[in-house]
Amino acid sequence: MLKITRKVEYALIAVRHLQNNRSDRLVPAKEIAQQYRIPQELLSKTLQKLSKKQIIQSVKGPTGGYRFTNKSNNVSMKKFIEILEGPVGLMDCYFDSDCIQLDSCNIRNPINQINDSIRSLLDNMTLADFAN
Amino acid sequence: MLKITRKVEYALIAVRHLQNNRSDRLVPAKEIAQQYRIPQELLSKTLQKLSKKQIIQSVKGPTGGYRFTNKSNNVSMKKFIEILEGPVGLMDCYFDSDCIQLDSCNIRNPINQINDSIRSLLDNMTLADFAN
DNA sequence: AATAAAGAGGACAAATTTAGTCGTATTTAC
DNA sequence: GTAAATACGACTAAATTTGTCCTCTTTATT
Repeated sequence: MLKITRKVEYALIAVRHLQNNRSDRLVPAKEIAQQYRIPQELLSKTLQKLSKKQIIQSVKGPTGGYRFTNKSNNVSMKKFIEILEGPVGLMDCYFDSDCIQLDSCNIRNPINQINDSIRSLLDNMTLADFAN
Repeated sequence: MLKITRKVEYALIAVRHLQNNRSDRLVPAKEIAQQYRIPQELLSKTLQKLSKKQIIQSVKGPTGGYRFTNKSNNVSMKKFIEILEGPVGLMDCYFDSDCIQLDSCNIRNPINQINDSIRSLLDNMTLADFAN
């Protein structure tokens, strides 16, 4: 409960690795997968998503790989997570509204308060904070 | 991701229902299940857990049921959730320490910071807050 | 005493979600 | 041309969550 998924975990490991890799060297997914014992295909796919959203840069071909771009330092944890997993919310009804409870639901408001707190917490933390 | 489980959701609905039920009337699980369209056995089992930990009071026999006790008003959301689902943590390594990464893990510290924030957020919110 | 309605709880089954694999295409340095 | 890398969709496996079933105990009522 309230767990982060592996996809996010792997992505964070990879991003932090890229951040620490001064010199803008291109790092292939394979290298990261081996170093941290992460299934390579899975890691690749999450990195592809990040690259598609321009959180990291990718270069194809041999000698290719990934690179963290400094302008992503102010990307929030919320955005990062949502790229990989979709909206962060304790209950689906925070976004969807097709719930059989409808108005008889007595916990929507209080839950949404907690939700907002967690979301703003994640929104106020950036990838730069994460690097420390 | 970061979702609350149904067990917790159902338990919160039930607790809030009991809180609003002034007069200390005993409310059977069946009644709550029907009113909010929750599978009865499932609701029963979560209420049993809460009763075992004395968050709510239970009385057996016909005319029996559950009752919210005012002294539980200052039970924190964290405790409540942990009774039903175990420890709140974004990653298992917050509690367990059998991770193949061991010291090569580069995200444990930053993740644990977020963890602590979320935990203290949930710890500072009580069932009384929830009633509003 | 018998019955019925409630909680208590274990074992199991179904459904959903998450994690991981495989295959193929594309790009590009050498 | 080959090999090493990204890109991406389809599929399978594993794990977790959700829900059901069955039996037992307690106790108010008749």
